[in-house]
Amino acid sequence: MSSRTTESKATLHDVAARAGVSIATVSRALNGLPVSAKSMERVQKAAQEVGYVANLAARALRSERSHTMGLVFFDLHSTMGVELLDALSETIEDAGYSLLVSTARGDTRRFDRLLRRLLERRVDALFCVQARGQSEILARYHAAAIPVVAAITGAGAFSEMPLVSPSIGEAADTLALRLRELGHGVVGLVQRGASSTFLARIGRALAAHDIRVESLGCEDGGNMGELVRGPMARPDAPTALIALSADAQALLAACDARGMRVPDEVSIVGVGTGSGGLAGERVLSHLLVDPHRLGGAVGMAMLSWLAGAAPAKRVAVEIGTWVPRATTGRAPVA
Amino acid sequence: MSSRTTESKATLHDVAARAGVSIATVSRALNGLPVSAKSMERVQKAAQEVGYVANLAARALRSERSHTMGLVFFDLHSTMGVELLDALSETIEDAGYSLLVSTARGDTRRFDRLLRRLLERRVDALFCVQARGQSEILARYHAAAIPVVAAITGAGAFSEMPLVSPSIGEAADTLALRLRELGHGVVGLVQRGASSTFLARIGRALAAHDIRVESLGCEDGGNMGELVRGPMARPDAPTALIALSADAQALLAACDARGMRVPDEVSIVGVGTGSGGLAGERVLSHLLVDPHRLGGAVGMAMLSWLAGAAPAKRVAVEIGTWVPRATTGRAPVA
DNA sequence: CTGTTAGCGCATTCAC
DNA sequence: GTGAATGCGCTAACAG
Repeated sequence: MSSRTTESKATLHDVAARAGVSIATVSRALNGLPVSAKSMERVQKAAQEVGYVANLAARALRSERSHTMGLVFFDLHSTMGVELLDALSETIEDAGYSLLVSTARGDTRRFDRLLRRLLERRVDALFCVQARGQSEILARYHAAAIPVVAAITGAGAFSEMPLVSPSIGEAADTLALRLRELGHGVVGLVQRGASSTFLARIGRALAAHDIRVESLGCEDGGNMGELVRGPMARPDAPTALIALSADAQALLAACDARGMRVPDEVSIVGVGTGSGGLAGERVLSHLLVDPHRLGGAVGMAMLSWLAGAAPAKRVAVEIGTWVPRATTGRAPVA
Repeated sequence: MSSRTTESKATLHDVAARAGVSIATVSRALNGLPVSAKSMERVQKAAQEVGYVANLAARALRSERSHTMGLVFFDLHSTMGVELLDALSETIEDAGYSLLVSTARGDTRRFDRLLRRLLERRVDALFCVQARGQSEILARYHAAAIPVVAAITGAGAFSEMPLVSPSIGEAADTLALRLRELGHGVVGLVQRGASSTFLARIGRALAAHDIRVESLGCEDGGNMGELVRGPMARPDAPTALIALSADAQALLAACDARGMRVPDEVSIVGVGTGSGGLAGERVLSHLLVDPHRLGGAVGMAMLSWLAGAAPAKRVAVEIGTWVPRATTGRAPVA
């Protein structure tokens, strides 16, 4: 049976028969290679009628290019994981690639297995997010001339790969500069539990601008109310506080409850993506982090690489933006 | 040239030559089909030496099974997106499948293009998260006998597909029961900005247990301090408050700052995944939501389907757990 | 148990 | 421009 009208799987052969041309002409027409206008038209019509759907597996086998890229997370739950995925997938899909995604869930052995799998799938390129471990499979990728780029972070063997990582350096500098201009000489960095890279970077920017940094680490379970009653009540207390969004939020609530006016008595700055669904972020001054940019940059880096342009060993992508709002103002005069 | 030692791409043929057996025997050995112990050993050794890496594109072409599944998000940023991805990928990878992931970013036309692409990739199965739209491509999947399941939500043409969705019904009932037992007759549901499905479900559970539900909707930017000073100061105020984690957190801070004792004067319950990095969650009573379970269930449903067991039209996966901690106690006597 | 053989669907070379 | 023919790497009959 060779003339099925809408059977599940039609091949180039079926389309060719229907269009009255050769299978080669169909292939050319469907791939944009030069064919006569007449052939083109008949092929497209036939393909439509027969319900032709290209078989990318066959195409990959023949052309030695899978038009597929692999994305492996050492741990999906890491910061910026989703955003990176979102932006990266958009970027490469628009270029005609599909993305095979997988997570090692923090397991090094699993990570290796995944890399192996992607090698079998003949991915055209590989992204590793926060990769670590001594993966000797990396050598296979090298041998097969499959480009590999590390994103966010790359340790062990992966530190040899081109790395595209996020940075909030510029925004942090801007923030420090503004706070300085507003007269803030002492700024508190409120940290809760695990320390944040972002806050650390901001701390350095502040110091570079001659602002004294006071680290206000809450104990686990400690709450913002204590902070406002304790350290902030001292005469030489910071005139501005910087904290991750959720904490800044709580801080604002605590100040409000204690009758401490913001920003008249103290300025508050949140740090984060602003996607937490916290309505208060519209009012909170923010160092806004947009991880989406990172994904785009990572994808672009790979596409240029495939186009022949070898990437830099280290690329920093600025993902921060300073967004002043109502919670920051001039420092109160002592 | 047929004897390359570690050249980038060795084929079954190379391994066969090296092992001194036929290509078919190599295929069998590598796929776990019955071969003599001696053959098995020689093949494995040869494969190792030659650096053989299976070509899944060829395998797929020949066997008509790609061992690949597609996962399409209507919008990746939706609730539980990552968790679902994480758990789903683990489940199906352990079964030997790889996952092609993509996002429509809320664009219906893009969504259709993605489905088309996955059809070309000959995925063995398809997952659609929060799919909507009239996608007539769905018919192609049906015609090709490719199983499709909707996750979380499915509208339009996708409402015809088997749906696996999350539920916190049992946990909500448990919560309501406990609050009742503790003597809470009036409970406040604190909602900020967009309304939460979870809170709505909890509200119904409370009502079903004869608890009066008071909806305390904060305006955008309104903060918890006002809530504590206002509605909560009334004589017939709720004796317990339920809010999404971040809000509950702020609520706790506000109460603390206003000298309102928890849980003596008011009980507080957070609702959420507990993955926000908010240290206070260790102390806050929670209706813990674990979207991870959803992904596992979705993957399992598909695997059983492929194994022959048609899935139910609608499957609800309980993802809630009641975790009592220090912020809930007996209702104060008036 | 093993080897031989025949395609899977497609891109591409080489004649015309 | 077009068609016939070749083979990408592999699995699945089919004989031995």
